[in-house]
Order: sequence, then structure tokens, then C-alpha cells
Amino acid sequence: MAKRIAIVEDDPDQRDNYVDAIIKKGYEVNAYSNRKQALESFDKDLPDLAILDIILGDEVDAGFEICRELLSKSPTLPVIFLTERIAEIDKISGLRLGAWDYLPKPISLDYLAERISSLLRINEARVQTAAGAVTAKMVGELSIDQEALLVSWKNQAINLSGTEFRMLAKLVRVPGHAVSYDTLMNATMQSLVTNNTINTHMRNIRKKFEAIDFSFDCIKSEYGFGYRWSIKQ
Amino acid sequence: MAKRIAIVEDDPDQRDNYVDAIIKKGYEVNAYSNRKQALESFDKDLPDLAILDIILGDEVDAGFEICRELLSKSPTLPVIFLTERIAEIDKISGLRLGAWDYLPKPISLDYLAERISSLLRINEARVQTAAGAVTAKMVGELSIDQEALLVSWKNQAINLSGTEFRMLAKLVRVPGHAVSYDTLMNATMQSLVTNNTINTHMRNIRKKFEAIDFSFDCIKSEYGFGYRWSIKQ
DNA sequence: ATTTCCTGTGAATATTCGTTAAAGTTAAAC
DNA sequence: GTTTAACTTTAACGAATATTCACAGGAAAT
Repeated sequence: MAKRIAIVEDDPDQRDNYVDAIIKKGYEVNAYSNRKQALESFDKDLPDLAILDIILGDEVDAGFEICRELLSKSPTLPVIFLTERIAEIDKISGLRLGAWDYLPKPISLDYLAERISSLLRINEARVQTAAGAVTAKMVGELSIDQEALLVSWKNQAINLSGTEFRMLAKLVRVPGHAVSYDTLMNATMQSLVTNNTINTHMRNIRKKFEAIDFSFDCIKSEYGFGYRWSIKQ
Repeated sequence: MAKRIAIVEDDPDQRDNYVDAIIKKGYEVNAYSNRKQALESFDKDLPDLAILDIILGDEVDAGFEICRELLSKSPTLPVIFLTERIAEIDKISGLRLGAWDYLPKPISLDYLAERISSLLRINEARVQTAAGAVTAKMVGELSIDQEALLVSWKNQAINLSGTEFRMLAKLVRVPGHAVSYDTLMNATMQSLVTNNTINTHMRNIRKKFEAIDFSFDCIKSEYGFGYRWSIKQ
């Protein structure tokens, strides 16, 4: 059965180009020219993959808005963003996406097709693993899901920011091992930050854990070195 | 035998830099400039560690694709991702990675070398544990793990400070052998300290062991020379 | 515009660590 | 047995480090 691709793009010429190219590859295509139109359709039925122009008319963030909506309905839906401005890309990391990609315009149609099949493959593989095996890594009572960027402690979800998530991921990469400030540092945006910045992040992470578990104490500091996620016995 | 490092980076200047630096550290290096080239070589033979630029030419996901291939062949292979955009890192999604690291460019070559050896050590330890052995060195009831900075006595963890840890490591390097004050002194930050300083450290270490085992008496003093870790019979 | 959240800094305080000093105890040497 | 040197124990101090709190600048949300 053919996969269904949704495409939201306000420029009619480009839209037609994309549609033609994608149909030619054997996919089923639904095209929309604005946010409202697209969302109404998604209310009824979801595609297998969405291609979103970030800027639609005078809405500079329309693509992100649509993406948010889509993810609330289907958290694993693969998304491709189209943009002329490379700066837009950095906003993407704030979104909690599973499989996604961004393509700078103008883009070769062949390349677009290749990205589509690649993302669908990735998603396919993930759905399979999710069906049978565990997608998240478990460390004691902690569950950390690199795919969905989700963290939970004793089965309660914890909302971490991007930097906090990366830092925690570093910390539990090898559970029980001490992790140096240097290593933790490249979880931040800037390559060089004060040690105190790391300290503060750790404090904030701790607070979020303690908020749901008064007795949480798995994050130990290693004096003069860094931190450790300690495994209780 | 020298470990083999594979590096895939499309920029020739950067690639040469990396290669030179890594060779200088005593590793064997194979360098590739694109995905196809790299994968063909990996078909024949796998490296011990791979350094992957995420973006190769116009393939924005090349590093991830390569990683997927590598992991399907060897699920425990350590991988280091290089990227200029932190946003790329969040696309690590879907990779079931064991030992991995991501380093933002530009990166200091010394730091890269350090990360390499660290990952190799971690992986070594993990392979061993998977094979049934222990990652930590066992000396009687003592377990000391240089990598994790962990010490335990009769299966109970002991919290040592940095200097205490280094001193204990020196002491048990050759269990049963006496270790001189001069040697133990190397475990301190300052190059010259009073013998009394060593005495005090030993006292503190003893106290920490005794706190969990009343009858602990493995640290013997060697009159006029230093200390010795005595092996119980 | 206002508010909130995220990230990183700075400053005040609290804690830990490494070292030395001093007094008590043990071991070797004569 | 006395003396001396070396170890043990306790205490103390300064320096380094961690924690906590407050806040600034920017991005995002309302």
C-alpha cells in the first residue's frame, strides 16, 4: 500500500513541482497551501510523513505550529522542514521530534525523494522496535528515551529542557561511572562554559527529580571532577 | 596491537588534521571522505572505533547512516560524532548506541584524542563484562575500578576522595608488595609533602573501610618504608 | 507588551579536601 | 630499660569546590 505524504507549501509553482516529483516515486500525495487547510484535513486523517514549509504567507512559524499539532496526534510522525533561511533550523532542536529533517531551498527534487524514503525507512525501523523491544534505556528507576527525548522516573514523566536532557544522557551513558566536567560540557550549546554552569544545570535536574520523589539522590558530585549517576543497590 | 580508528570527514584539511593527531597517539587510522567509500571498506573489515562527521557533502545524515550500518555489524562499536550544529545532535534519535560521544566542531585535537582513549577504555570494559568478566580489578574482597572511580569492599561501595583513590590504587597495584612513601607521594597533587601527610591519608582510608567492616586490617605499615596492602588468607 | 522559560553568570554561603601540627602510642636499637 | 625514631590519632586551618540563590539576556508563548 502506498505511503501517504502530506505537503504544505504556499507557493503554487514549488508545490506543484514537489507533488509531481513525489507522485512519480509512487507515493500518494495531499497538498495544502496554508495552515488552516492542512490542520482541518489532519483532523480527519493523518499522513505517513509531512513536508512543511516553515514560512507560509505572513505566518513565519506556520510550519512549526503544524508540526506541533501533528506530533500531539502522532508523536512519531516523520517530518521534513523546508526553509530558505538556515537560521530557522536551530529552532527545530527545541521541538521534541522523533524522525525529522530539514532541507534548505531550493532543493533538488531527486534529493527530496531520497530524503523521504530515508525518513520512512528510519521510522519503519523504529516502529518495529517499539512494537517488540523497549525503545527506552532503563537505568534502575530511570527511563531515558533518546528517540522521543523523554525521561521518566518511577514511571512519572519528567520535563527536561534540551540542555538538561543532553546532560543527563551523558551522565547515564555508562551508569555508575563518574563523568568529568569536560565531558558534560559538550552537552551545552557553547563549547566553553563555566563549571558553575554545569553545577546549576545539575541542580535544576535534581530539583525536577526531587519534585516527584522527595528522596531522590542518584546524582552525586565527584569533588573536583564532575558528577556521577549512582546506582542504588 | 594498535587499535584501528576509522574517520569519515569530507573536508580534506580537517581530515588530515585529525589523522595526523590520531596517528601521533599511536593508533592505526583509516580515513574516508564519503559514505560509499567508508561502507565498502567496512564490508571487508571493521575498525575498533569510528569518528563520523554527520554531514558529508550534501548528505545531511550520512554520519547516522554509516553509524546504523556499523551497529548492525557490530552493536557495541564506539562512535564519535562530529558536528558544527548542536541541532544535529538531537537527530541521534533511533540509534541504539552504546558507547558514543558527540563533539562540537571545532574541537581541540588533544581533546579528541582523549575522548578516543576514554571511549575505547569504556568499550573494553563493557566487552569484558559482557563476556562474563568484571570491569574492576579484584584484590581479595576489594574491588577497584579505575575507569568508574569506584571502590567497594565486600560489595559495599566506599566513597573515597580523589587523592585517597589514587593512593589506594598505588597501594594495590601489586597486592602484597610494600609501597614506599616516595611512590605514594605521587598520588598527591603537590610533588613534595611530609610523610605525615601520607600517614594521615592512610588513616582516613582505613577509617572509611572500618566504617563498614569493623575488622578491616589490610593496610599494614612498613616501618621506615611505607605501606602494604596485605592479602588475607 | 507582558510574561514565561531557558541558559549561563556572579556572589554568598556551606562543604569538602589536602596538608600540617601536636600529642599519644608503638616499634626498633642500643 | 631507656632512648629514639616512626606510626597513630585527633584537631585545626586555608584553599578549593559545591550548593544555593538571584539575576541578566534572549527566545518563545500568551
